[in-house]
Amino acid sequence: MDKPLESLIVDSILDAIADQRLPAGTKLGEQALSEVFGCNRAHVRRALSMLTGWQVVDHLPNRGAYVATPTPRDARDVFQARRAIETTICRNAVREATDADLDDLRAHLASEDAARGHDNRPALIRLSRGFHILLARIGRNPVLARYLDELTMRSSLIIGLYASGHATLCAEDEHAGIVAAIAARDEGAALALLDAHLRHIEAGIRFDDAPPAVGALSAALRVPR
Amino acid sequence: MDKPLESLIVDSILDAIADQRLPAGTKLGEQALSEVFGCNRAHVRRALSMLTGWQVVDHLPNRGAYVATPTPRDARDVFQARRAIETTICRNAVREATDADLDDLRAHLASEDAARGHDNRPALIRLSRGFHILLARIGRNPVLARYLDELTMRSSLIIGLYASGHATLCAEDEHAGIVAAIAARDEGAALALLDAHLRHIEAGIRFDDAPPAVGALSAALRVPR
DNA sequence: CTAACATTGATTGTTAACAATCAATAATCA
DNA sequence: TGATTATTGATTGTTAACAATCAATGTTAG
Repeated sequence: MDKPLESLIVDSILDAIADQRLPAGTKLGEQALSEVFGCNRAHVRRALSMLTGWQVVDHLPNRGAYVATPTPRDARDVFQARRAIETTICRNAVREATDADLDDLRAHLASEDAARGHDNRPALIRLSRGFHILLARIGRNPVLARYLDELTMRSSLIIGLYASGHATLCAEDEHAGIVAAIAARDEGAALALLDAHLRHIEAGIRFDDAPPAVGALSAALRVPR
Repeated sequence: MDKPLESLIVDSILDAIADQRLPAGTKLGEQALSEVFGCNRAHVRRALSMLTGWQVVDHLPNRGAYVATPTPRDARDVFQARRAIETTICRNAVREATDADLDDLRAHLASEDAARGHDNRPALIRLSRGFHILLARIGRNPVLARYLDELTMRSSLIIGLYASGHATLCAEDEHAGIVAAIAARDEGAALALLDAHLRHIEAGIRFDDAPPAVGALSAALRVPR
């Protein structure tokens, strides 16, 4: 058992960032968090210092912790890193995917379709990220999977900042093409489709509209007690 | 000014790991560290939780923090991740390197030669890692550079564990070839040489000899007060 | 009316004392 | 003798109180 107190706080905040419920720039006050999670301030403090390691929380001395606000520069670097890492992940997935993995992928596509059908945007955001996470799990390299976790989280912040209004956010069904290529063990096609997909996402961000919309904290964090 | 107290502890431990002064499995006791750094135990505690984010310190509840001991599986994944990331870094370096950068690279090669000439193994370990870090800086993608930082540190632990005795550790002058290719703006050659270099390092590790040699703490950490 | 300044409230940083847990030693019993 | 069980010392975990810092409000002079 790994004392799930700090981990709970960390995971809750990471989830909230990934789901775009916690926008960039939100202040993460120690007292506020300790009330939300019903715990000591020291725990919050430890959780926040762990979160700085995920590059999604900035810590300003004597001023507190804030959800990171990636710059356009950061956005470019993050997406380049994603292409570098997801290329290898995808190559692994083409090689390693079992029949059960392919079933998981197809089930995931079905969930995405359902969410799209119901115009369920929050679910679509979560599933859209989940597809890449699933791919990383199938690739069976936890080191790369961990980095992708982090990069998709930063992507959520970037998209929330610079592409909030765009409907083109949720990548049509480019995911389906990638799954088909993996099922066919066609590495070249899979890599090409994935690269195009990532570039498509990146092309959807607009740096002219940068609304530093800071959201409320307690509304975004649901304490899963 | 960013309160360099926790950062100092973190950096000192990271440096010690990178230089192979802190071997895998070493216990990082809170009291011991607070005495070494002459600070409060709470600071040590925060530093340790930051270090877990670097994947080089494992935290066992109620048992303390230990320098991570990568498994052979981890080793394979880490080196695959390095190839994925350094490939892109190298491509960037070929494109972005200025004349000043090339001078830095050549100066670095000279330092390596000097260290090799004096049989200065600690310096050679440090410089060997420094070459890849320098390449990452020239590539001008801080996101990738940060990941490479982490991966080279884990590589140090792996090499210390599984290739401690081998002299083949310090990559001859494969570095020189990479620098030449970058100077010639020959992307293909640079990528091929780098990939071969990384595979060569990985090939040098032997999983049969796994001595969990746990070292002393205070000897490895020098407090830079 | 504007700008500089002082006060105040809230938030973060620091420290020390106490409680809980674990590992190793010592003791007991078969 | 060998294994099991207490005991003990050390280490980690938790909490609360106090100090330092900052941002915002309100005040005063120019």
